[in-house]
Amino acid sequence: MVKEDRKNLILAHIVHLYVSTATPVSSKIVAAKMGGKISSATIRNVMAELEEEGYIEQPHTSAGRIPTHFGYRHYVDIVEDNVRFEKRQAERLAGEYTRRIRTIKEVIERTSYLISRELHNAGIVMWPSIDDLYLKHLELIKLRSETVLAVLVTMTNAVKNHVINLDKEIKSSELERISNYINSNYEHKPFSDISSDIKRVIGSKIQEGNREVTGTAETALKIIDRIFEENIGNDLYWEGLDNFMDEPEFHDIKVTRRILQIFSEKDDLLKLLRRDVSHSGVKVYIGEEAGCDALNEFSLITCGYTLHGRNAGRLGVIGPTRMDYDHSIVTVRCLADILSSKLEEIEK
Amino acid sequence: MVKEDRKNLILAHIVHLYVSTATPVSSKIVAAKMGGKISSATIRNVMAELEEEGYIEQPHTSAGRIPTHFGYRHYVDIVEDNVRFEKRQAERLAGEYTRRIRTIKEVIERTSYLISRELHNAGIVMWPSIDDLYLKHLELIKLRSETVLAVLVTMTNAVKNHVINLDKEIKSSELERISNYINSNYEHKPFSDISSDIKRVIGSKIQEGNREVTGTAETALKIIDRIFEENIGNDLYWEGLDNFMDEPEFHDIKVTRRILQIFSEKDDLLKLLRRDVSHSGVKVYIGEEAGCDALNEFSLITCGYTLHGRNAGRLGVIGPTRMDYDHSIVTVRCLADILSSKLEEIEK
DNA sequence: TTTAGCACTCCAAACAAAAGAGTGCTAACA
DNA sequence: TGTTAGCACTCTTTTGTTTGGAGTGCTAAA
Repeated sequence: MVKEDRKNLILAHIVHLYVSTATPVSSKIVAAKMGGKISSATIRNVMAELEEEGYIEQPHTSAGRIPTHFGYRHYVDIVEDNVRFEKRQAERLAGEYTRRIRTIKEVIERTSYLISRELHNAGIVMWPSIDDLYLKHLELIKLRSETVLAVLVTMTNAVKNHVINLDKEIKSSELERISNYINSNYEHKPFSDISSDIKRVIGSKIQEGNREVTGTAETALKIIDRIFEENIGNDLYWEGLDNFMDEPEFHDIKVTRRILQIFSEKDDLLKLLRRDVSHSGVKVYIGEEAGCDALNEFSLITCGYTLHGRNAGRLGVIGPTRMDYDHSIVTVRCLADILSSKLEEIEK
Repeated sequence: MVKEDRKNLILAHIVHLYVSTATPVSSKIVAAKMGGKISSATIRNVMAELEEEGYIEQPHTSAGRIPTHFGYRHYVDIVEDNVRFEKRQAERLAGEYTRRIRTIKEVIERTSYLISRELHNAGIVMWPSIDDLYLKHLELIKLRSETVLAVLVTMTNAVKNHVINLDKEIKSSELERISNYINSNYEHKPFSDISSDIKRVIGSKIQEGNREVTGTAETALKIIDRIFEENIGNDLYWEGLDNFMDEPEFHDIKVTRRILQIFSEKDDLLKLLRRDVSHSGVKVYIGEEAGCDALNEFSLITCGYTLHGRNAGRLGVIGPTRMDYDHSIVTVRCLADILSSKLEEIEK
């Protein structure tokens, strides 16, 4: 067991050294990092084992070792739960939001910027899903006979438009009734209440045999549900594409090109994030683990944030697989917490 | 004069050859391109003059010549007005818009995509300024005591939101009066009519001494004007960042980084475009001509497009200074024309 | 004014040699 | 049995040298 511990420690050193220098790590340097208590020859023996097990590899004979993706994975598994931010650091980050930042959009943009600035990689933040937002006002405008424009204003004055196609004609007066009903009953209430409430109403009306009201309620339900659908994490902010360029892996143009492709097809990224919305903690995808071709040479670290106590979205960082996992995990987690509390604050 | 013509022809050949091969152009190759009627020694003499005049330069003695930015400028001045698309090509491009493309947003995205695909560089398209759009519906929603949300729907169902701060409190009923007035009087009319009309109304009401109506009209004017201001080309679409990577200049990471910066600060780019909105034809900015640090190693070619017969915005392409100016100018101009007509079609 | 001819310059590619980094293996040691 | 010093071996990196050739500028003749 003690032997396994030492092996892991050596792997950790290799990861750290490779992350900071970007050059293959030799047994000698690791020996030095271990405090000089063990000779480089012993380290070499252990390294041979680590290589055998697939955690590290040699670019060529007579070069040092570099971690494989599998090696990073193992490393992350070991440290993931043990990394913690110093309180001071967390407070420093929280202090980076000035008073003037008051809308959801501003908080998200700021957070995205902070991720990229702190980690020198690309920060991404999902827009919170609408069901956790509090309604201020809903306006319904008839565009064509079967098409409605819904303008949604939340308590924080975030505004979202939705063009909704219904499959039957609707009268302006009916739209007005719906929006009046929703505005007078659900102002200051969470958007997610509306759908379930209306369903209940329809249920009881049907019992009473009230046909006409049911029709309108059903249309309302359809509209609300469509707004819902289109809003489950349907937007993504990012920042700091150019921060990548510092890293030596980008001396290969192909890699740079790859990353640009990732961002020009943000849907794939969104899909990945959306898959984990229900999960609240940190998730680390190393290389091919993301199951997305474009990300093969990159790692993605994400963490869920909450609104009104429920998972509302995810935020994270994308960088080369050779990245500082400790710091990234800790920072992403910390900023997710901060984002959660800032959103709460804003939504009063 | 004939002598000048020959000089220009040689410059043109140097530009063409350099653009297509990315390697310094020798006197021998130019001689061959000229049809072998003139010897390379003569070409060399002319090239020496061209260098003297600052149009071309040598990376080092015993290398061929490459055009300077000034040389490109001279070249463009010569050819700019003489390049024309074959009709077939123009029709091919126009045919790239399918029936399904029906909103402004879709037309703009498609156009941006076509630019980048045709020219293997980044295509950019300004959103048309609002004054040329036809009004379908205006909704005014009170957010806070002095804050109004204006939701604007055009005939093409393009939707735009504007949060407007007034400097005095406004009543919901007053907002309703304003939006009712505008909707009933200006539906299907160009947005730009509204502002001037209201000014006229205010003028005559003041004559009559009608104080109360004047107050509301002034508020209306303020709202309309604010929507106006925020809409003069305040948005930019682009496409094809990764198309750059084909070019050999991007083997230098610094250049790549530069271009990412350009796009992360799109405001600079917008400012540049907005400056030329009143100009209708093609504009070519080579290197430092753009007066924008980030663009020093790039060229920008833009062309105005129209809506309802007036300049409404610009579109264009960004690429390395070593780019195919002929083809770019012609394509940008052609797509501006196509965009103009597609917009017209859509706006009925 | 044009051009052939030639000396000259400089880069790019090829090759060679040397230096260095790091390993794996062996044999000895605790 | 685990650890380590020592050493031969491998492969990369660096540096230097050479060579070929591409391209020029200049000169003198057509």
